[in-house]
Amino acid sequence: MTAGQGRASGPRGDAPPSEQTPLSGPVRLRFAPSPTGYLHVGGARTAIYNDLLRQSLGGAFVLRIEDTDRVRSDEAMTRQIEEALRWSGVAWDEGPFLQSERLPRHVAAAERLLAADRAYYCFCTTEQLDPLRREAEQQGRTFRYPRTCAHLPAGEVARRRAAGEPAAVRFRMPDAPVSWHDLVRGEVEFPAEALDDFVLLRSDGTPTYHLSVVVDDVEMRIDLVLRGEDHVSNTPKHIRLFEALDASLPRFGHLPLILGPDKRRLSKRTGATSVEEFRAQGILPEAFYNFLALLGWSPGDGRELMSRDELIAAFSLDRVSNAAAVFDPEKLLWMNGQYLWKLPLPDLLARVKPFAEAAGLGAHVDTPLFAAAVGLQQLRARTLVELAEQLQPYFTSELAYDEAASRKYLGTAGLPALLGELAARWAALDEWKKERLEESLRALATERGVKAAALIHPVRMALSATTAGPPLFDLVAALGREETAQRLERYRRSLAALSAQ
RNA sequence: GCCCCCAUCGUCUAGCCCGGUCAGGACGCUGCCCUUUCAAGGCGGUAACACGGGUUCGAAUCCCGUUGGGGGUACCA
Repeated sequence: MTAGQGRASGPRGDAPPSEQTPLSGPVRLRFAPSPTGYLHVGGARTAIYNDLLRQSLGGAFVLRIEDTDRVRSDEAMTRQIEEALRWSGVAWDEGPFLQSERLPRHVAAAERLLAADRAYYCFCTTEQLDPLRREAEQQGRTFRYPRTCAHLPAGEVARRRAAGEPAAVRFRMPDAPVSWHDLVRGEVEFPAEALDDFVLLRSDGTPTYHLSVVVDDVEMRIDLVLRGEDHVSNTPKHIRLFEALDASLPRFGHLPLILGPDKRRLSKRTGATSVEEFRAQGILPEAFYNFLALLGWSPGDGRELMSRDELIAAFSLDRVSNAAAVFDPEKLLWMNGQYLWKLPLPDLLARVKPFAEAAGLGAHVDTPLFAAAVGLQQLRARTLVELAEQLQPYFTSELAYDEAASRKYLGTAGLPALLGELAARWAALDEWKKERLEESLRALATERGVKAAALIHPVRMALSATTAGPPLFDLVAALGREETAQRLERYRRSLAALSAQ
């Protein structure tokens, strides 16, 4: 390639010189997922970065569903995506627009290009092209469409079309390298040899992705395209199309991909990959947003726990990494815990509610015990699902005690009797308050010459069937007089039975 | 195969552009403290510049190569 970069035979001059100017607003940007099921974390992060930019620079965020070529554009899937975005905290200003509904405009654009001779009919079939492709590969060359139909006489084209011969429409790719200043990766250039006369309209008349995106971006006056790295190699095509359509070029930025723990492209095989799944796991949206914002970007000052507003204030594309990042679910869990622990109780109650209902605790959700239990377990759960699970013992008296632990407790002589005595004293308390409960238990321990802990642990087992949990007297206070008495009695019998064996 | 890109603790990363602090922070793992347990919290520890050549008084930082990884290579999006 000798042409030297820059200037070239591009019909309207070349891509603008690399603008080093920092991004300033307002911007019109878009997020354009294809409705292939659920919103992927990679897509979610792209949406979040667009959201961050839109919020910090002003302008508009356009949501467009790229549903061309979908067997049927499933409305449910579109709703799914909207819902996932809304949950994530991504705010869009316009849309969602369905690309499938804009097909006529795409076709019209192709016709304009045809009329301007920037595109041409191609009668070659896939069957004809495939062997050439393989041959090129074997010879170590990049395959390019040989332009068999690029210069057919107008008469022949008209005749063959009139005869009903199927024809695709191909873009006449200018024979020059394409370069642009990518907002995240800097100067990018593709040699002319790597560029092909790609298809605009399939032989069935439907537009391809490339045509649709560019036409839509033009008509929606998008001036900033921020998308995944998998689109880098499409960008030269798009740039040429913008030019051929006499449209001004948007700025482009390409985000590195998100990898799974196996360092390969994130897949369902290695864990959750969709926004839906994280939501169902009891991940908090603000933690999710925060975490994803930090996957491939950092403010540079060591901050990690950041609200959306803080992220908006600190975000800039030039600090986005250009290396792929591995998604670490462990760290997400940690971050989620950080958010969960700081939630005000009423807020947390509202959020666990659906999870508690799913866990079969629907009947208790509005009780004082429920609120108390959530408060006691808050610091002990990292997700809403964990929290809901931990609530279970508060509402079931049919606890399954840990036998090994129980045997250990029996090392304290006369433990069943001691528990009986404790139950009696507690039952006689005038005030069911943790301070009174604790005094009473400690007094009993002192009188009988045992350590308080020798009583505390069995009581915890009696009340919650677990060896771990919130401070005991908080637990007793929350459970209430009646429930505590019943559980102590039940455990006392169970212990007595165990020691009799 | 070919084109493009990437490379700092196991992971996310700061530092790189403008060569010169024990290569800093976070997750994880781990020790201690706190404590009736478990968490949370506090104080420590563990662990990285992929490799090889240059350039330089001096390289994680600049250049070349190798290796490894990723993306693309469609009448998919």
